[in-house]
Amino acid sequence: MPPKPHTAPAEDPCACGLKAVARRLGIRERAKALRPGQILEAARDEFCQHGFAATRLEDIAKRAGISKALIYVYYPTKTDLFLAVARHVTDPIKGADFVLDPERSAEDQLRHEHERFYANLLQDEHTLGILRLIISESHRVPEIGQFYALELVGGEIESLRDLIRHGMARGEFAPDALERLTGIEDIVIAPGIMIMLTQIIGGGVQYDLSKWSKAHLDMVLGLLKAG
Amino acid sequence: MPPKPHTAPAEDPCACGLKAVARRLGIRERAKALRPGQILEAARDEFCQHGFAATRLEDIAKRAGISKALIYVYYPTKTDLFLAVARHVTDPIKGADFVLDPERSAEDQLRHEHERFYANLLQDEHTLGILRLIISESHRVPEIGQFYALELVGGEIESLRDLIRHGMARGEFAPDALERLTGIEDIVIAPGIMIMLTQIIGGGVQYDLSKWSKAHLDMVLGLLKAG
DNA sequence: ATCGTTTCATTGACCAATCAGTCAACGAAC
DNA sequence: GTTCGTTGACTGATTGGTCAATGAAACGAT
Repeated sequence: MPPKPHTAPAEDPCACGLKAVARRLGIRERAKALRPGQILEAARDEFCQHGFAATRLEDIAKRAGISKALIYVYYPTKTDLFLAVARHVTDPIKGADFVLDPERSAEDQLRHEHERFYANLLQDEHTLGILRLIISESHRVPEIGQFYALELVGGEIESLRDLIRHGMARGEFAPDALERLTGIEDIVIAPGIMIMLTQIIGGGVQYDLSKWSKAHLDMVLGLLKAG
Repeated sequence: MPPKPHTAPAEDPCACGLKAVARRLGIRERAKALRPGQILEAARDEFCQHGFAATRLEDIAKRAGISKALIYVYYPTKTDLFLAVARHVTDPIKGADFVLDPERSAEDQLRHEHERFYANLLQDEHTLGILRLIISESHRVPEIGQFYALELVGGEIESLRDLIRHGMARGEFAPDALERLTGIEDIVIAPGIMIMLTQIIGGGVQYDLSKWSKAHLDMVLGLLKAG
């Protein structure tokens, strides 16, 4: 009797990293447990490089070292796969939260976060590709745009506001820093966004990142300290 | 004898606006003279909305009110059409140069240009779509990225630098404004770039543009005037 | 351990739809 | 009658999505 096709599981979009769970399983289950992560990583790279429409499922499969048909066992359509990638990709960024240390000075923590941002920009090759993905496909998949506005930028703004309040309380920043300029929190992260955009677009002009980073930090501190 | 197909002209990417030339021509020539502009506009809208890969030539033709086959008389391939659109789209932006008036105060001209930028953001529905096009397709068509970096941003920077020098000479801005912060010219336009990006991505969060504009201007003037 | 049986993750081969690009023929303008 | 701008209908290639067949691993019995 020919085996009937199984109904695709398709849920459990991110079972990666749970290697401990697969430890005591047989070879087949172990391989299966790793598939979603494999597929998601390959799909992320392809989507980042080519965008949604120009990415071929066949290429994703090849990159993941499996067949195209196997993808459909885990993700019913290309769009579903794309959504799963969007979540997979943005989850770790969301996780990198900043937590305010009430003991340390505000300027110190600001400098530290600032450096972390620019260092990450240099070393993590995925960040820029992901941002391009967000920009290119956000109007096709509104969920992506929402994530960008609320989680990514919104979270950063929230942390920054806390930091500014902390600095004001400690007398490091001007006592009216927050009220003086409405929207200062957004304005202050703009150079970070812009340099990422510039890197994405390229255009042959190379910016000196360390110079840019310094100018950015000087601007922020200047605004916050100015009486 | 069946008429042999003409070799596609395909050059002359922008014959639009030359209605005077077509004035004394016959009906057929007049219609023909308008075709490239028609096609370019329709293609621009479709490409902006869907990106390169997801745009159908058939849809461009429908929007332009002609048949798909006619497009191929003017542009030999989809890629060629896309390149023509890229040039067509960026030409008028390049043209909107700022010229420094040595008589008027620097702050006055800065405020004026600042307002013009944000007003244009509100009224011109094309600007954002074009920026998305630039971001999405720049790594497919390097020419687009080069245009962004050199012409768009580069031109703006150049004007800004002149303006700052003017203000320094008149004693409006701090005498060391330009040297104090290396890269200040780039940093200063970042909020403008960021708000455009935010509008593109959407995400349901509505920014108050006038509030943003004010915060941006305050930041710039604060930096320039600060001793 | 070893053999036969069952399970099921995996895939090659296959549709059906889409779409860039082609071309012979049409018909309005000249 | 001739020109030529225009197009409907076509093709070939690509690709999202399907499915019956496979074969190795898991398993039970000996």
